[in-house]
Amino acid sequence: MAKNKIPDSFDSADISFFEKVYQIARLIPKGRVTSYGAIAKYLGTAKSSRMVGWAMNGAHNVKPKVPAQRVVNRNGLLTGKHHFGAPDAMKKLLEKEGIKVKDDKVQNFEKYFWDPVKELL
DNA sequence: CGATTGACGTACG
DNA sequence: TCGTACGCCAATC
Repeated sequence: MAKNKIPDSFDSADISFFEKVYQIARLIPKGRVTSYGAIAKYLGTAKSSRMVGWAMNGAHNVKPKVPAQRVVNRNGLLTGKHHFGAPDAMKKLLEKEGIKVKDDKVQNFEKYFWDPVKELL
């Protein structure tokens, strides 16, 4: 059992791109959502939005667990819902936080949208 | 080790 | 406005 590489502070500039994604994802306020591109852009790799998704791939493997349900694609669509183990797990989590989800899509996405570049700026 | 895929987004036609 | 192509980087086959 190797020592966990979970930084206690966000000042750690040595953390990898994946870990940075985890930090931001955990910073998303309850009842709010963001997009992969927004996080990627905040990290300075807007074109590497795919990597954000890959990072989320291990969101369930890190501690504390990353609220990946609050991260959706640019269309507000729950593209990663299938990775939660249950087809409606992501939708349920979002609705539980007050976010309305219809047809695997976040309603009023612009209203719930939380931009790290704008909020964390 | 080479080719393909992937939780996206932007650019071009 | 809609459809297709490309880029990005890592993991998987």
